[in-house]
Amino acid sequence: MYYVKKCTECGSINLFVNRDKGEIICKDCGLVIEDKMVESGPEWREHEEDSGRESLRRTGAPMTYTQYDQGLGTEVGQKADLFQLGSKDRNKFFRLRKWQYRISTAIERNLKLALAELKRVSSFLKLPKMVEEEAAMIYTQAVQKGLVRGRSMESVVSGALYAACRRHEVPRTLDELSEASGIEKKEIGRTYRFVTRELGITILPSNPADYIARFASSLKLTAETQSKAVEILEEAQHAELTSGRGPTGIAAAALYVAALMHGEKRTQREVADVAGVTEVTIRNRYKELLDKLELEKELKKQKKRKR
DNA sequence: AAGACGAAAGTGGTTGA
DNA sequence: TCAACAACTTTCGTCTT
Repeated sequence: MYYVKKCTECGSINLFVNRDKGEIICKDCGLVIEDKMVESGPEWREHEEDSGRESLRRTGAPMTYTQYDQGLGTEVGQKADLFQLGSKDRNKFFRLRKWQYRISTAIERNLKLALAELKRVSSFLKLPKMVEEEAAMIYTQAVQKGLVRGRSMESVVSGALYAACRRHEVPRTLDELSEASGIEKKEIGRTYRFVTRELGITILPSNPADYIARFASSLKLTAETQSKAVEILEEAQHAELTSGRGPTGIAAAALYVAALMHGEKRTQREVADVAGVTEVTIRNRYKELLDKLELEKELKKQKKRKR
């Protein structure tokens, strides 16, 4: 029970176990196989108060909570410095320290709130701990740089999460983030771009293949179809059909074709819905795929098989 | 009747003068 | 800063299964 020996995604045995965060991650495909190890202790017992074992109740924050005061420990001066200051300077010193104190408590309060929101959204989207941690880091930096000013806390949280997802190659769409956080899509996109630019975070353009697994499972497609879709995706990339296009649209089209070829037909509407694009986009990508890649033969084979 | 297809007009973001 | 532009969406009519 304790160890997963193979990656359920790619079969690799090259796994990375992080006990602190309770995660097992496949180094080859990046899949988070298990991120619930922390939960193995006693469970919540809210409704068993007469059991007499209340002392064992697990309440409050989980064991690994995302830190909110990282790097904020800076104090203005040391006590020893006081003796070397004149009286004017001493006043200045206290003023500065008071000011510094106000700032840092304000930041702390903001962070506490923001990280609570971050956790909420993150658990709603079932994001791995690592991503959550990364998002928390990004948010903390953003606050320290004063980037939240003029923006709502929630939108910056969403932006940080979005960025963290992309960096860990487990992208969620802006729509999903939007649904989870209640922030408008464009707002998230805006703050995301702003924050990553200001913090100098580089983000690789997201790979359509990263979406396949999630889309396929919500469409209840088989593993074969899924790997076929990835195959198609690779060919498409080779044929330069992918650059400049929205990755979700391409992923959706590849899945659609793959499903057709394996006789697991889904309507364009169904695929479009889970991918968060329209049927039209799928049609356009789908047409391009048929044109440039020679998939027509395979499709015809499938049709014959039906008869 | 539902799904697939395609044309046309509209939207929001990027780019380059 | 503004206009041109590409990708994507919305809407709607027509064809196919």
